[in-house]
Amino acid sequence: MKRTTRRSDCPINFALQTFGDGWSLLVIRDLMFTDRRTYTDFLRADEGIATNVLADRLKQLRALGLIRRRGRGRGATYALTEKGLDLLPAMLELVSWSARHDRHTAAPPDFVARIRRDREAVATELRTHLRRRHGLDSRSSRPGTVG
Amino acid sequence: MKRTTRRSDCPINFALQTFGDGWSLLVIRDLMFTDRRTYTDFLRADEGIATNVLADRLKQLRALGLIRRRGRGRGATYALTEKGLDLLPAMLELVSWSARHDRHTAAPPDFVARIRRDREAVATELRTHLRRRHGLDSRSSRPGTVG
DNA sequence: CTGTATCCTTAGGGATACTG
DNA sequence: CAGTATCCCTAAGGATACAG
Repeated sequence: MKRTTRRSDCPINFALQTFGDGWSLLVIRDLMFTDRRTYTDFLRADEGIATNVLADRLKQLRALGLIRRRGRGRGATYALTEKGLDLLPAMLELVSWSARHDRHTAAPPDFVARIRRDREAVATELRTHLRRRHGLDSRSSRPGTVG
Repeated sequence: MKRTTRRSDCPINFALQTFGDGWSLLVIRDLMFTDRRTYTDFLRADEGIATNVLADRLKQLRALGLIRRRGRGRGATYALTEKGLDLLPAMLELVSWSARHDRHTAAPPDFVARIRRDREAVATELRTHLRRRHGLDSRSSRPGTVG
């Protein structure tokens, strides 16, 4: 896929050109559904992303405004921006779809069931939670400990 | 991305390995939101997919059970399967996200507004409509005319 | 019109060594 | 630990000609 030139103004195409590769959404996933926040955290994920690829995606996603970095060098952490967090509903739908169509999926059945039963509530609740954890909430004075 | 070997059992990863390339979702989009149903229809889409790539994706998507083909050779048409149609909620969320974050988006503002305001109803309504159009509804005896 | 086939170029990305 | 840099190779995919 050519990522340099915009292929069309279709919203689906925009999404694809923004994160339509094999790796970007995995970083988003890590930030959204796990406690992984650092470079090596991401490297440790099951899919086994290569160091150069990870560095490249982190750079891209930052440039696109989906994530942001706190600090530099040792101890640097990544967090979702509002724009990145806005992908939550889409991510939940993807999880739901995969859980339905992949019999080997590792998605927690009760979580999937909740998404299906009470999608709106789950999204709202998770969103609030993530806003706090990623320092997007005015009420949280500091990024806080990851627990 | 290595599409041959499964990288992990994560549902997001499953989605990526199923249609996480730059072109597959555009075919799904065409079937879902436009009247494009034939090989040349897809070729005419704005993004300008190459013939070999299109043929490859059609093959893949059929093998994965997301779409199916009616007829052969001249006049062959493609349609969504249940599995493909199940992507509708995710697609709507992607449209919504892109419309919010891409100022050049071609998504109809009133459509986007409706998705945001009444997501559930839009999905249900569109789903019913698409089931008929793609011959997935028992009530429709024949695929029917497109128009 | 619906594809295949071929050619050829480039981007993606694995492995690994290296730097601040 | 958080990246860069390099090497090298393969797969993705444009262009185009061809086939059923």
